[in-house]
Amino acid sequence: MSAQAEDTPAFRYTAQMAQDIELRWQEHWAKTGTFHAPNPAGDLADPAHPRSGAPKLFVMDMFPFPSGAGLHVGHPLGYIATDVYSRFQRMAGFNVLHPMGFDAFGLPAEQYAVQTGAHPRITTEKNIERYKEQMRRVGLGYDERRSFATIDPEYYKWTQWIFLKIFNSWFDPQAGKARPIETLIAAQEGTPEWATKSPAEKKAFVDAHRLAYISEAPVNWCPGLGTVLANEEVTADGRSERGNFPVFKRSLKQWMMRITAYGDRLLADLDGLDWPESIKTMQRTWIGKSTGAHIDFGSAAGAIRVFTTRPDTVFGATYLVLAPEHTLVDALVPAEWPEGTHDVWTGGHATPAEAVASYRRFAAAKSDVERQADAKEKTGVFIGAYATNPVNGARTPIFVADYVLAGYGTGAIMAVPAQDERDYEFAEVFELPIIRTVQPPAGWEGKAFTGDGPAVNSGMLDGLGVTEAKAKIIEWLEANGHGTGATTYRLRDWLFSRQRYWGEPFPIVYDAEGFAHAVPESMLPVVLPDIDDFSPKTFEPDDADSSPEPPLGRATDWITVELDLGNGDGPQQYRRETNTMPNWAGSCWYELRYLDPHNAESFVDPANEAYWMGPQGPGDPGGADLYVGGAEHAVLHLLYARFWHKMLFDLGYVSSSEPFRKLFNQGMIDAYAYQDDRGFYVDAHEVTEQGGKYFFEGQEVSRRAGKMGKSLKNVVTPDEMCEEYGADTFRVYEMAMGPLDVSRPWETRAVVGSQRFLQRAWRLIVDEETGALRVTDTAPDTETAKELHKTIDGVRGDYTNLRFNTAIAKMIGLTNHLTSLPAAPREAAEALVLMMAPVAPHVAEELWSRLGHADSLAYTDFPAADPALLVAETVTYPVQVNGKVRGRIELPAGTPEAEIQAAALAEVTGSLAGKEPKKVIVVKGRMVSVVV
RNA sequence: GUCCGAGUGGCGGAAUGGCAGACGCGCUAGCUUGAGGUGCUAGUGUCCUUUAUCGGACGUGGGGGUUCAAGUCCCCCCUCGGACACCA
Repeated sequence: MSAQAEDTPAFRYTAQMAQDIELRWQEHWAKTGTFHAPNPAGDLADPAHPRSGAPKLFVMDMFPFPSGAGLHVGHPLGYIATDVYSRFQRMAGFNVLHPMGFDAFGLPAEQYAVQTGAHPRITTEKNIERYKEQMRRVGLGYDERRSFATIDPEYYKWTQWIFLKIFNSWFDPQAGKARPIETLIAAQEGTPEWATKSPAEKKAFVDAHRLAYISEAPVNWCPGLGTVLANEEVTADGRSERGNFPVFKRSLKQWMMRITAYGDRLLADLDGLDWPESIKTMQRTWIGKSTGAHIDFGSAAGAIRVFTTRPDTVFGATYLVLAPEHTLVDALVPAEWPEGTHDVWTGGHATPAEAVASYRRFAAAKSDVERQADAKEKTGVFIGAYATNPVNGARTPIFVADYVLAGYGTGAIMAVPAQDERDYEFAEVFELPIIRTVQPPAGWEGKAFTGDGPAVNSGMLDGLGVTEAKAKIIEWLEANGHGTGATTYRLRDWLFSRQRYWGEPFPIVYDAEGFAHAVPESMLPVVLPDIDDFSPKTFEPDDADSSPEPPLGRATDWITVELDLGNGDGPQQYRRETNTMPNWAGSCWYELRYLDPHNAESFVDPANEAYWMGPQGPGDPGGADLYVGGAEHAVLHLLYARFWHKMLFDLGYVSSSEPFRKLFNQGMIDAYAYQDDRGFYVDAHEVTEQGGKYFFEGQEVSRRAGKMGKSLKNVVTPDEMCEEYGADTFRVYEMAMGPLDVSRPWETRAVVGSQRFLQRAWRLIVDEETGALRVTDTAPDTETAKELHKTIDGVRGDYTNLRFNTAIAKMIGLTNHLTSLPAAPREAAEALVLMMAPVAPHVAEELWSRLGHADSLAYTDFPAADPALLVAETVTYPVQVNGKVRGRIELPAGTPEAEIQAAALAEVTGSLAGKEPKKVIVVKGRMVSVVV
């Protein structure tokens, strides 16, 4: 374990040597600001910079939440990839912006603070420092001037500023975009209705149209934690992810964001993005656009409006289903069962009211999990009332059933069992009629038929295909006042407030009447007050009737303020909003702040935004050129950030209509974990392998793959890797493991392969014994030159397309070739060093300087392949007979096809065994195939 | 259940429809060392044949198909991973 053995050559590239080189170059990069990227405007403009005015490239990672445990080797995979890409593109001539920041508000920091009693800012800032050290040690070349954390008041000042812009805007359905709220007021003034409204009514009207608005909404209330939770913080069985406490649906007054107004654009604009198809699909599903119609069925309690995507099947609607919570149910329920009510419809209850009450209790008692598990068995009950089908006057029984959800569409459906599987199942249970309105193909033996076909039993629609029938019936419904074409979304407005301490305060105050007012921009930021007790008030975990009390509610000095809002009211007493923003808020716009991080006048200078993120041509939405991160943010963060960006775009603050032009999901690094025969995890570092079995302290243990983490005792840190192998080896290993988008297991013992590669490359250039240069100044021989240029060509392409694993394989191939020579030609060695620089920047810089170059290679041109050396002089043609290779011929590159064919046939005469070739296929430059 | 994605040596993984297994780990043998867990060289898909060469057959989850030619394209099935979960 001690230092190197005495016989290790003094100038071998060992871990110690790597350490020395790496720390030295990290210092150099930091001192000279190597990775500073010049802006077109503002304090970061630098016309003297070598890339000033060059084509730009904005490369970013999903910024981390800095946890107390620090980074393990799985975290930096994406960071290394963007760093390699950035370094490559910088050498290829681009002005590359590669920044890193920290997402630092949020529940984990608050929870940790609650446990330890330390202020979350203290622990969070300490964690950020630790992350920064680790990142620097791995050699990640960020423009450190542009780093920030979402908890910095200078940052969240602008988060609050953007919130105010959203608050002070409405969505103009005519224009299809957000506009300042004044335009709404201006449009209303002069209308007769407006004149009759009181000031309070006017205010309420305006407030109801804002893009950020307050409404009463059902939320996940967790008494055990004392806070509401986001959907993603609640497990499938309705408990909190942290602490495993029960979570209840509670209706509470909350801030909402009108993301539904953007549903259409968020959906349509996905087409223009260079994103993984799987992520686009997930967003499309989440938005869940359905087009169809609203149809009104007449009833004793007025029209029952249903939503359907199949208005063409309305003649086959044999019953209606309302969600148990539907507001019309109580008004519809009669005192007695109607004459002749089918027994299976009543659930055995004496009156409809009893049946409905009983069914509601049954449905409410079901957990989400049970509800899902029971999805196959349809339940429900007849409510004793009938509705009238508007197209044929048919008397249609009304049911309540939990397979219809209150929150989607109108909470009511027309059931068409012949064309809908769920309705069919329900109809079977309740013995309801099934009327085909689409003719299934001949021989159809299934139940519900959901495909296309001619309409039948449908009066005016008979004979039409589904699409035409839909159009015709919608026209009819609209003409006769029985319904309209309609589009619905699964997407809900975004619940935007949390009862937490550790988040951005809202820049909102309330007046004595309870109206919300924006805090003037000049008073931003509204700083989060330092309080002693920042823990939320918690309750008995199952106390569903308790109510959340935001921690800021206890900051009594802070809550009550006297302000002059500048609205003509003069100084008044106000009450501050005590909820805070969700932890997604800070990440909704951070990409923009990187562009102009110190700007005190604006969240980003339009000139800087246009340069780094503006559209690059017609049809281009603009945005960051590469955004790398995990797929777990597929919907939430990426949808929220797109939403905010579009609002900023509508209001004219940014020129790009999308925040991230290209998205790439990196895979995860799993790690093996080992369990003893009691099932306890043992320290993976201490496990040894023998003959395919694994042992810990002499006992056999079992191996399984899992996430890297404390509980599995299998954490490997970049710090360990840097110490044992060096940062360059670590980087090369992570990039060589496999394609970036694939998950793979970490294997420390395989890291040595990457170290050997760097050692061999080093040895090509530096004499291990003396430290002298070993390269020769003679020109490379033809074979070496060809090998070199083939490698350059391949490596360039691989780097450009994020195929780092194959780029490294090609460089190893070249290194191995050069190793076989008595001495490496300088020309080849220098090109190799430059090609290695993106993945192994420290050792490359060191070798570059030993090769006699005074400056960092960060801005040196990446080698370019000579096309003349890429073409082969001779081609080896494999000759196949009936698909099997039977011989090879070597021919000059330009040989005409006829000659190739002749040579090939001569080569395989033996295999032909005298048979006459039926067909000979010559693929020029590739192969010859003979068929007999 | 539905929708995506993926199945290639002992392992991670390479292969514009054109010589499957690049590169790396591991393993084997040798060199180096007083010794050795980070050095070097060579070999390494399986099976058959051969003193050795040479050679042959088989081989990309399974089964069909298209093609002169399939890991790659098409159809069916199996397994694993992910997402969604009665969305009318």
